[in-house]
Amino acid sequence: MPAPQSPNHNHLLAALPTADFERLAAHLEPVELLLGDVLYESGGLLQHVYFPTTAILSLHYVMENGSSCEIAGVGNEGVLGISLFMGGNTTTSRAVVQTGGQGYRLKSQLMLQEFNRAGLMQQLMLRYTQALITQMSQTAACNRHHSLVQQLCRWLLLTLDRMPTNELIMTQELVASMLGVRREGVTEAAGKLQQTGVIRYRRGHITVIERSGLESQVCECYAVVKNEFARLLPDVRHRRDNFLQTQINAQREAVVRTIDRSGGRK
Amino acid sequence: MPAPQSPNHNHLLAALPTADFERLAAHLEPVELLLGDVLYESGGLLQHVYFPTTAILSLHYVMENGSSCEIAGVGNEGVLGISLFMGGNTTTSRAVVQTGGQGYRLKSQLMLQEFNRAGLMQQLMLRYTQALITQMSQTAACNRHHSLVQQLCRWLLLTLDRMPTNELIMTQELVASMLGVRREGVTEAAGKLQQTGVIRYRRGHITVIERSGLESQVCECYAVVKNEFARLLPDVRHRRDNFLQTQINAQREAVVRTIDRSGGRK
DNA sequence: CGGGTTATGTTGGATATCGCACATACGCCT
DNA sequence: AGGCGTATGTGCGATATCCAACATAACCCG
Repeated sequence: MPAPQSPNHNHLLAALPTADFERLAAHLEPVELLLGDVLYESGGLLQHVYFPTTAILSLHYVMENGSSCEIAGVGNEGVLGISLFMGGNTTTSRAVVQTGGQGYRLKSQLMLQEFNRAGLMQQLMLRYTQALITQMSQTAACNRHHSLVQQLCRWLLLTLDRMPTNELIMTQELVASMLGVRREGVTEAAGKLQQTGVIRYRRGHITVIERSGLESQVCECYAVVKNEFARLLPDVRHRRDNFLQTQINAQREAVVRTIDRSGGRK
Repeated sequence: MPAPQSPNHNHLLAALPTADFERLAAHLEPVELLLGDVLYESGGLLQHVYFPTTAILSLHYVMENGSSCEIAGVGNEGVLGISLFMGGNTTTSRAVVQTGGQGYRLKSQLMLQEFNRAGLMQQLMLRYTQALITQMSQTAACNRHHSLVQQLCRWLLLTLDRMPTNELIMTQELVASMLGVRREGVTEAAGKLQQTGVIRYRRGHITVIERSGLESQVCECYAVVKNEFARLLPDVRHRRDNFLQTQINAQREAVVRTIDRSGGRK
């Protein structure tokens, strides 16, 4: 098992003020999330919330007849388990690991406590929820009006943005269940993308070769979602860097203080 | 213009504790909402939040190519404008009046203040948001997997539940834009329902004759949404009645007190 | 009561996806 | 290296929805 990533690799955790973060840090439990793991079952109680770092999670809705589709994805830009603090403590959807990797989890009760402090954590969670709502409604509209190829492009781009590499470990069968279409449909759509050199794939692997090729075919839905995330959580990535810098500075400062306590203003 | 309904006709307002409600009451502005009115434009700032009493509102997403579909509906069980306190102060969707009627609105700033008191209002709003999320994700899944007739049944039932009568003022063209399908498709689906005696319609009017006929054809999505609302906001309607009762009792009490101040414990 | 606007009905052909059945071949595993 | 499980490729017909164009008729309004 690879060494766990820093919690700061999750944008929301990274965006917390140092004080808030440190209160939680001891309770953040690193977890290895394996492809296919089911984190929440529809209707079940939420024991933890999950902050992915390298893993990607997927909210699924499974219908009575067995067919399913993805409602939204969650990567290191977000958190799984918002319904905890929204009120119900259960979801009507299933959460599965779409791309294996790592993350941190936090016991529900602690998360609730933190949320109820009404500090930046609450604000972040609400903003993130708003962004998630955008993603869901865009998915609803996209399901209605756009072609399979367009939707595949959208899904690939959204997933790619959450990945460090350009290679997805993913069968076409799985992609089909995400998009809520037949496997053969994905085969056909992926075939088109491969023929034009945009992607390349082999059993269980999809590699994006030419990102611009996806961008030129994708429907507006991708950009809408991206923009809304950028608008609502604009400086999150930025803050993370600041936070890391703050840690480093704190260490430096500790040193500096012992040497130079005359407050030369930086 | 008919006399405005009591604010208590909106379930969320009715569910507020008396103290909270009275703080807001003076600022609740009754509004007449006409079919087709656009309350929010995509990307615009939210000046007010709306609490429908008899009106029904609809969140629409309009795509670049002009086609559109409904993301969620809002009747007297809910409120329009959650993105105000979720963080962005704008939405990516358009809000239109789907059924003319009345409601109350509240200036954004006041709503924010109330929300930030972190009292029951906040809890109610978050729970309602969670229910709305369920509605949206269910719509996404339904768009993917269910037939037009099923979707029409779902939409009719959800709308009917928000209406005092069983007659919708609604052209098929409008229904089509809600469901995000062609008008001809609605004509065909509505024709089937009419042939089996479930509904009857004439220019711009749809009357539901046999509700059970809709329920027998509708997909699971309707029940899921209804159940989730019932689970998350179970006693809202109840509380409203309690609240009304409280008002009445308060008046009685005021009288009683002057007569009988010896506390005969009822 | 008549004219014009607009909602609804109907048709025919194009297209996309579905559902099923089966062929192929990749790659993991022993 | 060989074999098997399984991911992928392909070919049908069936179905649902789409698209465009037009016919009909209900209702509103003067």
